[in-house]
Amino acid sequence: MVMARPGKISEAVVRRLPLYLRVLDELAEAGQTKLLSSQELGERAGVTPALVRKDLAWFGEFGKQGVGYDVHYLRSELRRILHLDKEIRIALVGVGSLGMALARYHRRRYLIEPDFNLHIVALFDTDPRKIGEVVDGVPISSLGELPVLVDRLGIRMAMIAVPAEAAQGVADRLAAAGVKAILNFAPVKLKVPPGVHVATADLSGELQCLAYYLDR
Amino acid sequence: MVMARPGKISEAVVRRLPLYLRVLDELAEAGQTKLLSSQELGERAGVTPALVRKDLAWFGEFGKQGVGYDVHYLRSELRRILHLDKEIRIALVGVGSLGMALARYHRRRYLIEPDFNLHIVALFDTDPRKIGEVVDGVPISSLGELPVLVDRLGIRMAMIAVPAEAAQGVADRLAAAGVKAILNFAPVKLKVPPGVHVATADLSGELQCLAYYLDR
DNA sequence: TAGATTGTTAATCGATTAACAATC
DNA sequence: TAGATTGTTAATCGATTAACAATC
Repeated sequence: MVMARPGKISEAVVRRLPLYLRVLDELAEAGQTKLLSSQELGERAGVTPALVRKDLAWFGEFGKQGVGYDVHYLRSELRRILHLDKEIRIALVGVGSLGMALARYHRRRYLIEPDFNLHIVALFDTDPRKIGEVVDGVPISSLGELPVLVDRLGIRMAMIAVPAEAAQGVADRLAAAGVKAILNFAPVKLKVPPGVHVATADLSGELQCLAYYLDR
Repeated sequence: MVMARPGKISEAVVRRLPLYLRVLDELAEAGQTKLLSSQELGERAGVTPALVRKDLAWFGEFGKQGVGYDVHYLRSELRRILHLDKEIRIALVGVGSLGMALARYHRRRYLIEPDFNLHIVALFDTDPRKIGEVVDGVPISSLGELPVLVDRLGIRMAMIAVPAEAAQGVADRLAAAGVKAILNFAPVKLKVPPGVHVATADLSGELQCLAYYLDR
């Protein structure tokens, strides 16, 4: 087995791995298919077969020539590569209607799907009326408790679902508390220290892009 | 003024336009800045100045050499290019907790911001208990009413916030009803007829990408 | 073995950056 | 005019595709 050379892998490649993983999840669930060619995987993921092979080759050799990829083996390797083979504990900051929806959705998946390892273990808000309230078994804490809870619960990832004005402040506190990856739903470009990764899910921005394609 | 040559413009370019627009919105709101260089716009949007100029040049000449871009003029031109200068009526299908959050968020922005032209005018769900319920002034309708309401209300865009299994069916019905742009929150790759644009907001996929960057 | 499909290298394509002439 | 900054062309960079030898 060829060793992976991480660090050099481009974001474009990483962004496709969850697509492949979803296809494998579905096939593993269905249980029919044992083997899968890059052709088939590509079709289902919406990617060319050559690109599938090239993407996977960055991380090792997972297929057999003339045969294809073993669904369960490739799935478990992708889960390992994405660090989804172990539980990842997540904090969610901002329990407004969006935050609440995100919390519920992910909590539910975590409880239902046996190996959905994204685990929201803490909720935070600044509204004193919300603090103490329990959502799907998780209490809402004040932001002051962030450092202690990140430490105690082993939180490594966070979602920010607060108003735009508050997002940078929250990001600062998350980074200070040691959170290494942030999914930001506020429409602002966050500045974070090196070593912290941010992805922005800019929902209104997506709508604005789509509007471009409307004629007139 | 040089005429735009639309159709050839890459998605990479279009995806940055909302970033520029947001910067211009903020500056216009603040009211301080009248003129802006590609340098400054780039910094605020997280893009190189050369790329800012190149992106804008696809659509025309909006700046003055030696001077820069007029904030209000460029803003209004970008709004026009993105078709955000006129109201865009949107249907939202699936009023679960995520759908509800999306509806509330966008309704509120539409009511508060004078020229936020993304207007959710109809909500749809299959749950008979929800049908008839009113969310922020918009009633929830049954999916059967989709064609009539799309037509009557002039709906051109839609958001899908239903469970993964139901998403393709909803997309088919939206396309059949004449909706031309779809923002899909379900973790599936939708197939749509030519002329219909789909963007996928795969929130769990984003988290999975982020997980890659966690060490160990 | 013959057929199939991988892993990988080389060719192509497209997007970003650098540079600069045009011009305000 | 001198200084600044655009719009645009050329150079670079990176990502995707095509092709094929390796091999199951």
